[in-house]
Amino acid sequence: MGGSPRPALPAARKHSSKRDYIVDIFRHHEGHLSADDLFDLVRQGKTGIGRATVYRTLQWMVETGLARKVDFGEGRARFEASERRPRHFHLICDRCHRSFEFLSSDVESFVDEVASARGFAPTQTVVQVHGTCDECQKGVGAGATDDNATTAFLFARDALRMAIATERSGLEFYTCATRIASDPRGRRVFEKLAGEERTHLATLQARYKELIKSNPDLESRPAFLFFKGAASGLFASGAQQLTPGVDDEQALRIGMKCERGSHLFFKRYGSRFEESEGKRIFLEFAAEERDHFELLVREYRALRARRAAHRRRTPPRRHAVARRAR
Amino acid sequence: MGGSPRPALPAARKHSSKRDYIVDIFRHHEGHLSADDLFDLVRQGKTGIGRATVYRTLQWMVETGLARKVDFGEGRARFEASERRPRHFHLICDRCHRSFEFLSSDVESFVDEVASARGFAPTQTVVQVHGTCDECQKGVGAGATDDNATTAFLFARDALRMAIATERSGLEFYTCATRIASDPRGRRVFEKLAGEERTHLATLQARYKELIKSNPDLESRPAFLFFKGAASGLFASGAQQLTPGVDDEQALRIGMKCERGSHLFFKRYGSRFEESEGKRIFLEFAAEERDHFELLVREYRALRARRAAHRRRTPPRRHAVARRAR
DNA sequence: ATAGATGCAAACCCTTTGCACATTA
DNA sequence: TAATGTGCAAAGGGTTTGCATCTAT
Repeated sequence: MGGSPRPALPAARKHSSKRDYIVDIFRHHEGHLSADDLFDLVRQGKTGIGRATVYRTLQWMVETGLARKVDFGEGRARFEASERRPRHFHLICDRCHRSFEFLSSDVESFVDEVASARGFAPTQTVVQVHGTCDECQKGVGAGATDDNATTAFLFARDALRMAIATERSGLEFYTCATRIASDPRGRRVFEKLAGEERTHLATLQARYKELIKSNPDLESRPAFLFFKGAASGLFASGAQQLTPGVDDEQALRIGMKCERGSHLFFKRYGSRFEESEGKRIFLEFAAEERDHFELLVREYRALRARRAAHRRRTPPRRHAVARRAR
Repeated sequence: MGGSPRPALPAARKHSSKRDYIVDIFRHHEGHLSADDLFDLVRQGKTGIGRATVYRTLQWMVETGLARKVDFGEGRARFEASERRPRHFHLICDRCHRSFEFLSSDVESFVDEVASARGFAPTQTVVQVHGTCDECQKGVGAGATDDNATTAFLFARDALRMAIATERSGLEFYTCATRIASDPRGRRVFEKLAGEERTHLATLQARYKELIKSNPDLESRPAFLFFKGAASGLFASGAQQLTPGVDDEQALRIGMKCERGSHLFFKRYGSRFEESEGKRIFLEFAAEERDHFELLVREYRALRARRAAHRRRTPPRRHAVARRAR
């Protein structure tokens, strides 16, 4: 969040030092500023910038995507910087007027469903939960300002947590699969993957630790990302399916399904976020899961080939069992 | 939606014919009115009512729950009557400025989850999907006004559809259970329940037919209620669990789980709605499911008792199998 | 009689605009 | 210089408020 290497401001027809100045102030201020808040901030420094210019600049920032306009129903607009911060939803305390951000894949997928049922092309989704925040309920007057300053970090933290949980789940799955595998070659594959999961897990945990070290109070913060149908559940249910009767081929298939689901999940949501650490974590993890998936596919094919070869050496039988209809 | 028997207006400190008049106009107008829209309507009739009074009355209606204030980001508030209309969410076309209503249990349960994770006490949830509506995408300029006039009917329609789907699912479950039941007495229970489901199904379908008859274009309207995790899925998965190996006791248990889940679902969401036909459908259905549940419980207990009695007549064994730890 | 409701117009607040002037390409 | 950006103040729109005047209890 430091000096920010200015990612080439979207083209205005002409340059303007005043606009640059306003944008700079805005970009370095996390939280939800109203036009007047920003005007005040701008006035504190360089003088001679009019209110109208602030309004016009805000408008321009929204058009070019540098800012997002939010309306908390206060009768005036607020603006939030959009760089490096994923789109998100808000919990809004109507008593102390602070807001808390969160993000959810479930809501997004739900919105997709509703919109497509109506042939509606959504551009933006607003989710606001109004109510009373924890502190106001307890009567702790203090409150201070929005603590959304760390949203980018919270996002990274939760992305890592999800990746770690998924990795753990995967590790468990492969450990379990190793135990069940009957064929020594199959066992080796699962052992290898278990090993990989262990390595990745260690990497992710190190990364998590580092993040926490650089930002110690991060750990105690509440959740930002909510993914009810998160990918780690996939492996958990996959592991459940690994009952003693399952053979190597089936185990491979289950593993493939899990890795593929996990890959799709992380990729799909990762690609929706704004450029950020959290996004990177999602996409990197998605790539890893894809690699695992591909490895499993190769092994699966190899196993099938071996079996087919074996079958050729034994009395020929029906090649495939036709699935019962209905 | 007729003459409306006026459900005792929440007490204002003093009566006022003007306020009554404004409220009356508002209540009989479906859709989202701005203060000025309402002022115009009021002015059309009785003259001599000032804009301020309209504002004050709207404020009072919101306070007393007669109206809900909504903000579509137009820079002015809109108001919708809340009687007989469930809280709902909005799809908002930013091109033609119409809005479409929908409702979802998933969002509500999701919001509960997020809020409780933060110790936040929610009072109201705003979900707005902005974008372009079907017609505007196709370039059909017409559009007319909001067609939310029929929301109450759509709500009833979808409630009936859900109830019917659940009933069908239940019927399938009990038919399946009848086939599987080994004990003749158990079979009779399932047959009885299948019969009940058939009867209820017929009732519901008749009700649905009647609704459609009174409002023919209702059938072609898009969905209003979205319940991804709807209760009919319960019975479907219940039926899946009825594999040949399952005995009567297990089947009863599965049935109980389904009926109980279904009951809770319909009751939980039904109780959240405003007074309306749809709400009544939900709650009535919830009651039916509860009855089924209780019948199953009785049968289950009877079966257990019979088995215990039988066991007493045979060499005594361990009464319960201790569950493996972990 | 008295608290509460109303109309009117003025005040408020946030935001946009017109216009003369300053900057930038 | 020609096209844009800017400051100021004024206008705009939605909403609230002060105050004298009604009205219900």
